[in-house]
Amino acid sequence: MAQSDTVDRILDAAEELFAERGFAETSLRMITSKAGVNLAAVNYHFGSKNSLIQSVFARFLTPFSATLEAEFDELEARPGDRSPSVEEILGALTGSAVRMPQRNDRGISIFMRLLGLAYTQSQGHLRAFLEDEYRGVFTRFMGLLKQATPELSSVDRYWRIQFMLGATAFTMSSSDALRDILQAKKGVETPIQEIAARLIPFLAAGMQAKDLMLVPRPEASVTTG
Amino acid sequence: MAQSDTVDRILDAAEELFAERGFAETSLRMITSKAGVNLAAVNYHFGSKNSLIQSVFARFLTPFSATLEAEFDELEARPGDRSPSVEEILGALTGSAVRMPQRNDRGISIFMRLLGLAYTQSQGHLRAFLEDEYRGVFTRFMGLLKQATPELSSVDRYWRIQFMLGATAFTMSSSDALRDILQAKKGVETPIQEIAARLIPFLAAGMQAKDLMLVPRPEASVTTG
DNA sequence: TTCCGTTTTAAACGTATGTTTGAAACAATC
DNA sequence: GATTGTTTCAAACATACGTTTAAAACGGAA
Repeated sequence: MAQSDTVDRILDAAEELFAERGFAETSLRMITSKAGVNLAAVNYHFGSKNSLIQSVFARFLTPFSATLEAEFDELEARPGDRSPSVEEILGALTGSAVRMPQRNDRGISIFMRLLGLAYTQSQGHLRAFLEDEYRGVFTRFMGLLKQATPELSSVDRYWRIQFMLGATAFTMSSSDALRDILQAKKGVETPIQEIAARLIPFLAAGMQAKDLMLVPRPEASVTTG
Repeated sequence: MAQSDTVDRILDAAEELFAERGFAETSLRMITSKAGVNLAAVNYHFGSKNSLIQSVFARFLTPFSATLEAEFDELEARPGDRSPSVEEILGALTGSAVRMPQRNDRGISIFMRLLGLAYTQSQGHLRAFLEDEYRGVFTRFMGLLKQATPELSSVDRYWRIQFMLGATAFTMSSSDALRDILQAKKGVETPIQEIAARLIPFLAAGMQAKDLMLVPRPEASVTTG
């Protein structure tokens, strides 16, 4: 129990503090004091702060990406040769997150916020680590999306994937801040599943939007079907 | 020329460095050395680093919000009493950004990135400052969106606005990072107008998406609790 | 018990940060 | 040309950070 206890306490504390405050704004002293361990324990067990950050991600992402691969397997091995829709692909993501064995209920929310921060805070080492470690499943995700949106040019698809990632990462990484600004502070904790259920239709519709740039505008709303 | 020169040089350097590296990761020494002024000049002219950050935003946002108000006036005073569409409201935003008198071409891109960072980096003082200073035009924007999407519940609208802001802010704040990850490093500098032109249809479609939550799901997914 | 590798601890290290200081340089007014 | 208020400057300040150190505490094996 000796080592793993300290290591896990550090990971738990770091995970929570990083999600709340970001990476650069969270000091090792905050982490170790929240974890109730000695300051030097981080460098002893992890080597450096950067390596701790990566470990926090690896602890969640490794089982997650395994679950996601399985979910993709299911999608592709489906009866009938129809390829998965955008909604189904995105659903596999949230499904994996929900089906993951978690330490507690807040686990997913915390980690979603971390994922958002990973791409908005400039952490070169993290980006490199994530790319190296999880390139496979990411490439697969991109490939499925390409199949699901054959009508898009690759440039269009590139940008719309950016938009999707943005909406997702940003929403997950700044729920408190935006809640304040939008003055919708009803005090309710929206579960991550509900956010996902609201997010997926938004993303899928955006992903498949007709490009209106060259079309003269109709009066009130969109689409001629 | 004495004061305003130093002040502007500091603002220019700070704006650029903040956009590149974020707020916490940019030191006053980087700013002053890039600006070619003495370190103490920042505290002399602005009082503190936080106040410098706010000044960087104010220098752009004040004329921008004035332009935006005028654009909203135009939209509302249009012949016919039809209220503005989502696309038109979003178009007013990008239109204002483009029509703004700028110091140089990169001005908008830089500032978009800053706006993205403003809500992803946890800068409490900045958030408070922006809320105080630009509450009026933001409230107006929210009201127009409400008119344009009467079919949405206020909760739905709240979340979808989050998604929109997220896609926008995130895209603007992390173009380099995501470009790397998506391996689309074609070396082309996409002008901000083109990104906006791609973004608006995406956002508008998402904002007006039909909610699929009550539609029975196809086979592959989750278990009934 | 003794030994030995592992882990924890308190203290210090070197560095970087935002900020302050007091004198020098400057520009305009009398 | 002296005076005054503003701006610049080099230097220092206090603080916080990530990391290292060397000794102490621990725990199972001999």
